[in-house]
Amino acid sequence: MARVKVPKPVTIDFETHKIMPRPLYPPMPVGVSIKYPGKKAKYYAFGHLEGNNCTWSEAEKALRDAYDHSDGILFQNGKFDLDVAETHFGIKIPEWNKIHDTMFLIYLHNPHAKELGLKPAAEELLGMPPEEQEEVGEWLLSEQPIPGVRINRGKQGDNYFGAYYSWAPGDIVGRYADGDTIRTEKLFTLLYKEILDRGMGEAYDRERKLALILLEMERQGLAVNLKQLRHDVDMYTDWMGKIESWVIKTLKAPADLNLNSGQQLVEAMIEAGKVDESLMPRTATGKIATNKDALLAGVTDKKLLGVLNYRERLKTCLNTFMKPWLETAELSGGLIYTIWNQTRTPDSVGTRTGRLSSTPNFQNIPKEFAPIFDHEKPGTKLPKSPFKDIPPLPKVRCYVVPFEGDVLIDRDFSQQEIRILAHFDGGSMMHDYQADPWLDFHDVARGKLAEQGLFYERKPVKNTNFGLIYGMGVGKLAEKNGTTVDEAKDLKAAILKLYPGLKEMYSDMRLRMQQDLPIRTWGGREYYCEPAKMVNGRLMTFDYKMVNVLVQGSAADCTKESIIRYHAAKHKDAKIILNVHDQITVSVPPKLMKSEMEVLRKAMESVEFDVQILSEGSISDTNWGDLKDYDKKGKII
DNA sequence: AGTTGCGGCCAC
DNA sequence: AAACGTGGCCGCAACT
Repeated sequence: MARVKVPKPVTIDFETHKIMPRPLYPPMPVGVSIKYPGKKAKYYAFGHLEGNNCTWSEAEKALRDAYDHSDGILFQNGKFDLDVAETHFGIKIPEWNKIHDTMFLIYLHNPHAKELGLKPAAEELLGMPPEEQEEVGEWLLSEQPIPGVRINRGKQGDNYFGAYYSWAPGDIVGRYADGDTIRTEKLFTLLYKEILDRGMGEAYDRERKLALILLEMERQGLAVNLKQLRHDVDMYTDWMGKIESWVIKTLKAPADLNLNSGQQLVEAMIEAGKVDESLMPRTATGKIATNKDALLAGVTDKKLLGVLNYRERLKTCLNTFMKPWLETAELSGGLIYTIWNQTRTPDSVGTRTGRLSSTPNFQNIPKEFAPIFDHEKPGTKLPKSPFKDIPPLPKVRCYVVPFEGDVLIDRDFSQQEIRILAHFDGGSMMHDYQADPWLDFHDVARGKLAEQGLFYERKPVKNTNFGLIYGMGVGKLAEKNGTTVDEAKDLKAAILKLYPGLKEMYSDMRLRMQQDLPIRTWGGREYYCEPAKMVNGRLMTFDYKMVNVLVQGSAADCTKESIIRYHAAKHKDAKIILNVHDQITVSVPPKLMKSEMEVLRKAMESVEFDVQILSEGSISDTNWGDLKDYDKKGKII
C-alpha cells in the first residue's frame, strides 16, 4: 500500500453572533481561532464586548495569510466559515483542493455513528472531553449579560447559550475556540490517513467538491411565486377554518375540540356515533389509530371521512410547506434559502447513505393527490363534498418558479436504483440491461416469469423488486401485494431464481456481517454492518439492510458525481436550484434551454457503471409543478 | 419550560 | 426464519 502523505493545513474556526437564516446569514464574526501545524492555536478576538486582543484588520491579515498556506486550510464544516470569511472579510473561497473538512472525514469514518459532531468524535477517538464549552456556558448562565434575554441550558430554545458566545469575554471564548481548532487538527491528522488507507480518498474529494456547489446554491436561493403563494395561504387558511367549524357542528362537539389531536377526534366521533370503534386498528402503543387507513376502516359517515381526509392533507401542505415558505420568502422578496445537508451531520440531520437532504425539505413535496370528493372524479363512489365550492388541494410544487426571465430544465435518472442493483448483480440482470439499455426491468422480470407459467401483474413484481432493494421481508411484501405470506415468498424466490446474482449478493452480505467486512459503494465509501441488537428478546442482525445501503449509497454517489460534472460543464448563466434524490433541476435563460439540457444529460449519463446510466428530461417556462416531457427513452419529443 | 417520543403526513 | 430502506417536520402528549 502506498504511504499516505498527510497534508498539514492551517485550521480555522470562527465564533460569530447568533446565527440567523438568510438573508441575515452568515452572521458577523467576533473572533477566529487560527492554528498552524506544530504551533499553538491563537484566538483573534475583535468583536467581543470585552477581552478583545486585536483589531478587525489584524484578524483579516491573519486570515489572509492562513488562506495562502501551501497545504491549504482546514475546517469543521467549512461551508459556514468559508461563507463568513468571504461575506464579511471579502476573502475569496479557494479551489476545492485547498480546503479540508473534518466533518466529511468523521462521516466517512463511520456513517452509522450515533453522533457525528467534532466534540463527540474528539472524545471518542482522541479522548478529549469538551470542557472549554462548559466554561463559556457557565459564564453566560451566571452573568446573564443580555438585558431582556434569559440565557438557558436548553438545546433547541431561542435562548440556548450556544447562540450567545459573542457576549462572553474574548479570552474565555478563545479557550473554547482554540480547543475546537486543536480537536479539528488532531482529528484530521488521524482520520485523513485512515480514510485514504481505506481507499476513500476519492469519496472525500467528491464531498469537498460538492460542498462548494451546495454553498453556491444556498447563497443563490430559489424563486417562488410570492403573489400566488400569499393569496393561496390566505385562501386555504380560510378553508381550514370553515372545515373545522363544519366538523365540530357535524359531531355536535364543543367549540374547542382540537382536531389536531387524534385522541380528541376519535372520542368525539365515538360520542357522535360516526365511527365503529371495533373496526379501527391500534397503534404500536395500543391507542386507536387515526391515520388515513384507520379512518377508512372505522368511520361510518363517508362525507365526514372525506372532509377529514381533505383536512389532514391540506394541513400538511400548509404547515410543512406553504406557510414556512411564505414566511421566509417575505423576508427576501420571493426567495427561499435552502440549507443542504450533504452527509449525515453533527446536528443529526442529513442521510447516513449519503443522499442529500435539505431544510426546508424539498425531498417530500406532494406531487398529486388522489381525488377525495365525487365532483373531482364523477362516476366514482366517492362521497359528496358538503361545500359546493371547495378548491382542489394545492399543487405545492407550482409555487417554485424559475428565476426572472428563465425557464426550468429538469432531468431524472431512469430507474437509477434498479440499474445500480443490476451493476452489482453482475450477472443476468446486468446482461439484460447491457443488451437493451432502456428495458423496463419490472416488465422483463414479469415476462420471464410468464415463460415459466407464472403469471403476475406488473404491480406485485415491481413491489418485489423494490422490496429486494429495501430489504423488505415477506410479511410486508404480502401486505403490499395483498397476498398470503406464502405467495409473497414464492414470488420473491422466483425472482431471485431469475437473477442468481442477486441471491448471491444477499448471501455475500451475510458473510460480510459475520466476518466484519465492509461493503463498498460505487463512490468508494465503506460501510460495515450495523451491530446486532436485542429486539423483543431476540438478537436481531442487520445484514438484510446492506444491499439497501450499497444500492442507495451508490445512487447517492452517482447523483453527487453528476452534479459535480454538470457544474463543471454548465454555462455560467445556468443555475442548479434543486436536487431531489434522482432528479436535478436547473433554471436557465430560454436560449440556453436545449444546449443546457444536453450538457446536463451528458453529465448525468457519464457516470461509469457496468450498466449504462440513463436519464429523461422535462421543461417548464412556468413552474416546477408543471414540467412537460422533453425527452423520453432517449428520444426528444 | 424544555425535551423526547409518538403518530401523522409526504417524497424517492 | 425473519427483518421494507433513506429522510423532514408538524402537533400532541408525556416526561423531566
